[in-house]
Amino acid sequence: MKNREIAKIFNEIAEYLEMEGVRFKPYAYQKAAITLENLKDSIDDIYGQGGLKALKAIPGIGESIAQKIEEYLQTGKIEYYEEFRRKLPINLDELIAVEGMGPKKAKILYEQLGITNLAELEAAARAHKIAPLKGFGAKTEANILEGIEFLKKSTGRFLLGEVWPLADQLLAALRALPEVDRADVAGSFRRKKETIGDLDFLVVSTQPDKVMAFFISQPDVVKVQAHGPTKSSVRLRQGLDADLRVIPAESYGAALQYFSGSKEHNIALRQIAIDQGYKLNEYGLFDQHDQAIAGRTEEEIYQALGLAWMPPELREDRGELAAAREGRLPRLIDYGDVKGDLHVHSNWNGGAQPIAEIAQAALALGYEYVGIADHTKFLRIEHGLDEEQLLARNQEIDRLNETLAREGKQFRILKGCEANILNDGGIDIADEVLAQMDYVIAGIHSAFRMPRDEMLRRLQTAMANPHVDIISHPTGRILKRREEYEVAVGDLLRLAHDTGTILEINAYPERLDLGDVNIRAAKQAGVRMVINTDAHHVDQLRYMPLGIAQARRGWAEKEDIINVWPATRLLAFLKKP
DNA sequence: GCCGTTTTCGGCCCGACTGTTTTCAGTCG
Repeated sequence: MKNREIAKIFNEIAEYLEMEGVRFKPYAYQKAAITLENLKDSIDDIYGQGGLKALKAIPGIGESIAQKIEEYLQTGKIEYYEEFRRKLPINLDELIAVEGMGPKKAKILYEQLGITNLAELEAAARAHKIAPLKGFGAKTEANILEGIEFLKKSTGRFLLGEVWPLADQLLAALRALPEVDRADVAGSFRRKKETIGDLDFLVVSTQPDKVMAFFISQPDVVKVQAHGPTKSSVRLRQGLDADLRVIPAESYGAALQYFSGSKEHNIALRQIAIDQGYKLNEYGLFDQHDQAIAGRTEEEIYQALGLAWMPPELREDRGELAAAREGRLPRLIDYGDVKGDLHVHSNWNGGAQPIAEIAQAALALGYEYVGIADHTKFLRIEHGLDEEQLLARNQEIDRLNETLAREGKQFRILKGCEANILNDGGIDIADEVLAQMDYVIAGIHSAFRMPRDEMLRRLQTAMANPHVDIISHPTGRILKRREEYEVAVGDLLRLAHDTGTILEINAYPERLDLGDVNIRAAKQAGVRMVINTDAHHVDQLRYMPLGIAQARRGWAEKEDIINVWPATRLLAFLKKP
């Protein structure tokens, strides 16, 4: 798919234009990039079938951008972009990944200090060359170093949401081979960790050499790093490494268990084996005489050790082994359990689609309800709705629900909003309008850096509001980019519990907020949660499994998650002002 | 650079916050 490659170039063009202070064009390029990323069809196909005309028919793509797409498809590059790169040969991606760094600062630093990449930026900051520059200062310099440190902590890891489609695609290709009897992805991907270091594929095959040859010839493979009879290592175009191992069928379970980790879980499990006089390794479970006790499946290994098999999402050595021994493993929610998504943005507030289309997409996913939670007026960039617009939107939802009922559909669109928690904890929409919603989500979208006490008071006021049912992305973190805001999660959970407020598990790939550890804590504090995608486009409704995965990692059961309940129970559970 | 049953030209991307300023530029959502 060229869509993503072109989208990346358009995003960079937008940054370059931003640097030059050009108005409005950056926005056009960004929009085109988002459109491309969300396109269901390959841009190659669209162009192949309808040429320039078909490209221009895509919303957000006009004459000029269509031509640039054509140029890329025909020549592999875009001259307009190459020109920018010649003029400012800097690793823009890398530099603006540092929080607080944007295109303008990157430009000044290149022109004044010749900084082109992250390493040079760090060197300059450490040598205190940045602080004296006009428009910069000691604080900025320190912030840059802090941002770089944070980036470093997360280097080499990829978002689960980025990796998931790729892993599925490679796995499907392997499983489709007649020479492959069995194939799985192990590692942190199998455990559905929020970030993934690399992909570990395991296969059982009668013809390993054939499978190996197939693997290293995959279109996404850019470099073969190691290639042996039973193990190959490749670098994928997306930047991460993938390993393939061919395993004998009799030790497949042992290998799957071993390579799925986590390391901590495995260490604890091997200790349990030792305590019982066994030895556990990637080839199997063995007794003192090196006789294999188990190894063909994971189940028989765990069973031989007196443990129930457990889903990989639990294997972090966070108490799952004791629970497995005592028969009190949680009955995790499953990937098919969610009955509706309560955080979807419509084209009323800058989302991509009209509510009717969102409803159709939700129906296609097998949902029983979908909640439209448009932004409200404080968030102007997202075209947040004011009171009047919210009420008009509600009327549209009423009409659509009537139509759905007439058609005999057991499906309901719920009237929600994602209102803003102002600095003092107030909500940016009048109470009498909030009262007309089926539910109200409130979120913090400004002033993240408040001192802890102030932030707590702010949240307290918001959660005490009888109209506020759900807090969106409760900790405000952005994976690989921004830490949680200053709030003690324990306080947050206590407040949520005391006020009967539901906390969101935001499934958006960069958020996954609450994260697994906090989900577990919320469950233990008796706080209910809701898994939402925060979709701004119907295709993003597919982010749901990312949130479900984190909920599973947080030991969540059906009782904990309100949107695995039917609509009637869910609505009855909300606050009654 | 894109868009249009209010417009084929003139809107769109605003407001808060931070850090640098003495009136504002850059970044973020």
